[in-house]
Amino acid sequence: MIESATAERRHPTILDVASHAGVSKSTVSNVVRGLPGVSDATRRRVRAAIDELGYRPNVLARQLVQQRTSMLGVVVGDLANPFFAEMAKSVERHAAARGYTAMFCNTEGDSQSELAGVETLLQHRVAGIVFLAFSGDSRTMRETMQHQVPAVFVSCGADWGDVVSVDDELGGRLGTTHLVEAGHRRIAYLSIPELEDESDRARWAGYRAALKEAHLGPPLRISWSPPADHALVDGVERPLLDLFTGAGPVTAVFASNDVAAIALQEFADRVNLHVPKDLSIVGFDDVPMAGLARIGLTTVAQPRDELAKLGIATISDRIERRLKGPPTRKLVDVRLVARRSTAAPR
Amino acid sequence: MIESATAERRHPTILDVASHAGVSKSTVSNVVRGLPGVSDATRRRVRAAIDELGYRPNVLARQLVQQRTSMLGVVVGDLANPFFAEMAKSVERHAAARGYTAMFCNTEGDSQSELAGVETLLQHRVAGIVFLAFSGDSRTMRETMQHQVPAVFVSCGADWGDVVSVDDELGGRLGTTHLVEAGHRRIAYLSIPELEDESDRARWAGYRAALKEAHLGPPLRISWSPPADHALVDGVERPLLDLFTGAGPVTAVFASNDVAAIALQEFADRVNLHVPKDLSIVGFDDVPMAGLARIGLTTVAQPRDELAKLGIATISDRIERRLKGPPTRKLVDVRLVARRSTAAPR
DNA sequence: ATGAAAGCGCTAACAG
DNA sequence: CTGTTAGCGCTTTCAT
Repeated sequence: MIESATAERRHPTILDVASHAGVSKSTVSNVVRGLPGVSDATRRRVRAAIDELGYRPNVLARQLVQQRTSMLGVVVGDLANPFFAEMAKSVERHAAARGYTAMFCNTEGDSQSELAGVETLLQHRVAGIVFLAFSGDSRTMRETMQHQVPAVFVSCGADWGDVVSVDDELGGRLGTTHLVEAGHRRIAYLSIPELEDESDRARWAGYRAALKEAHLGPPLRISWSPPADHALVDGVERPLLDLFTGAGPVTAVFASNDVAAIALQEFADRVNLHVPKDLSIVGFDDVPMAGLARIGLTTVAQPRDELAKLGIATISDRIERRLKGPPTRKLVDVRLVARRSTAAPR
Repeated sequence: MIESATAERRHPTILDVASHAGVSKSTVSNVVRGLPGVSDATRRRVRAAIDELGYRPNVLARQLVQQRTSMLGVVVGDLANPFFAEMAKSVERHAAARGYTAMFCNTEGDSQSELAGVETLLQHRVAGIVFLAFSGDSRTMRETMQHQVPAVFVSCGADWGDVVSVDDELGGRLGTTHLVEAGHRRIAYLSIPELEDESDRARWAGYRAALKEAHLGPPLRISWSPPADHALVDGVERPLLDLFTGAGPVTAVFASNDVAAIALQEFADRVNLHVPKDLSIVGFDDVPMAGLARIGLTTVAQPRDELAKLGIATISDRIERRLKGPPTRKLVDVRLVARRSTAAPR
C-alpha cells in the first residue's frame, strides 16, 4: 500500500475491496449482504480485505439503486418540550430496533418550518414520515400525499394517514370531569401557541362536552404565551390574574399540555395564588417533571412508549406492505393521574 | 397524462422533467441549481414542468455524484435529559441555517450504542459529526478518525477533534466554592450513570481542586441511579440517607448535572431532609426546570445556544475547509446561578 | 445556450 | 460458486 502521507484518504469502495481480495465486486456485495452461495474460503478473504481497508458500504449508493431508503422522517413539535423529547427518544429506539434510522425535524409549532422540514425529508426520500405533531397545514398534506409516502400520526391527528393516539377528547373529558367532581363551576381551558392542532381541538372538544354534561358553561378559552402576565381570553386580551380574582372567578384550569400547566402553576406561585386552594390545575401528557413531589401536577397521562412503539409498528407495516388499504386509527388508553394540583375550590 | 388509477406513481426524475419541457436533463439540472446561462424562455418552461410534475431532486443521487453530503451526524447522550433536548434543538436550528440537515442518534450514555450510532452515521456519509456527549470510547474514535470525518465536541471533550465547551473544571470549582463559602465542610460530588465522560471528569477535578484550596477533604464521590435509596459511595454500596444523617454528615452536594441534582432534591423531599437547611445542592447546566420557583436549583449555567452556534460554526468551517490544522479548543463562560437550594449548613 | 456522455458506488439479474 | 453487465438519478466536463 503506497500512499502519500498527506493524501486525503477517500472511502474505499466495493471495487477496492474486490481487487484487494481478488474477486469481483458482486462477490463482495454478496458477502456484505450475507447472501448464501459464497464459499467459505472466499468469504474469509473478502472479510479480511474489508476490515483491512476499513470498508463501509455507502448507504446512499445502496439506497439509490434499491429505490428505497431505511430512513424515517420524524416531525417533532418542540424538542424543548419534555413530552416531545421523550417521544423522540422512544421513536428513535423503536425505529432502530426495526432497522430504520430516524431523521428529525423540529417545527417549533410553525407550519412554515413544518412544510420546509417535510420538504427536506422528501428530498431525502425517507421511507415514511412519523408526525409527532401536525399543524393541519394542507400544503404539508398535499406534498406528503402526492408522493405516496406513508405517514403515521402519533399523538396527533389527521384524516389522511394512520393514527396512533390517545383518545384526546376522552382525555379532555376526564381532566375536566375530575375538576367538576371536585366541585368547580368555573373551569377554563388553557393552551399555549405551540400546540393548536388536531389534538388540541379534540381536547378542547372533550372539555366542552364535560362542561355541557355537568350543565356548566360557557366554555372559556385562554391562549397564553408564558411568562406574559396577560393572555387572550375568548379572543380578547386581558390580564391573566383578573380571571382568578374578580367576581365569579375561574377556580380551575384544564391545560392542553403539561408545559402549559406548569407554566401556569409558576405564574400562580408568582402572584401568590395558592395551588390548589385558589386554583386547581390539570395538565395533559404526564411528563416526568409533573411527577416531581414539588410539582405534583394532576394530569392526563399518555403512554408514551406504547404510542411510539405502535406508531413505528404501523408505519413499518405500511412501508413493508404488510398493511394496505385506508388509514387505520388506533386509540390507546389515557388515564388520569391525580396529584396535588387539584382540590375542591375554597 | 395517461395513468392507471391504481398506479403506484413513482417520483418523477430529472429525465421526466426534461422530456416534459422538451430539453435535455443537463438544462434541467442547470435550472434547478440556479446556474446562469439558461435563457429566460427555457428557464420558465423548465420551471413549469417542475411544478406540474411535482419534481423534487433526489438528494441521494446528488450527493452520490458530488461525493459529499450536507448531513451532520449528532450524537446525543440522552434526549430525555432536558439539557440534551435543548441542545439538540439548537443544534438542529443552527445546522439548518447553514444548509445542513441533522441526523440524531441517542446513545443513552452507552458506548456500545454510541459506536453503533457513529457507524450508522458514517455509512450515511455524514459530512461531520457533532458530539453532544462522548463516552471516550477509543473504538468510536478510531472509526471516526480513520474516515477523516470532521468531529466537534460540544459541551463534552476529546483531544482529537475541535472542542466547544464551557470550562467544566472551572464550573466544578465555582459550584463547589459557592458551597464552601456558605460554610459547608463536608461536600460530596454526585454523578449518575448517564454522564461519566470527559466533562464529568473535568467537573470532578474542579470539585477536588476547590476542596483542596479550602483545605477540606477528602473528596467524596457518590454514584447513584435514581430513584434507588442506596448508592455507590467512593465505590462501596451504602444507603444514601446515611450520608446525610450520621456523624460528620455530608451537608452539601455538587451534582454533575441538573437532572441528578433534581433527583437528589426529590429524594431529600421524600425522606424529609430539608433543602437547603439539611442539605444544600448545586447542579450543572441550568435546564429550564431548574429555574421554576418550586425547584429553585442553584446551578452552574451553560450558555446552550451559544455552544450550539459555535459548535456548528466550527464544524462547518472544518467541512468547508475554512478551518485547517490541529484541533481547536474554544471555551465559553460558565456562571453560577444562585437559587434557593443552597444556604449555610445548620 | 443547450446537449451528449461519463461516471458516483452499489445491487440485481443473468451468464458462465 | 463467481463474474459481467446494466442501470438507480444526478452532476459535470466537454462538444456543439
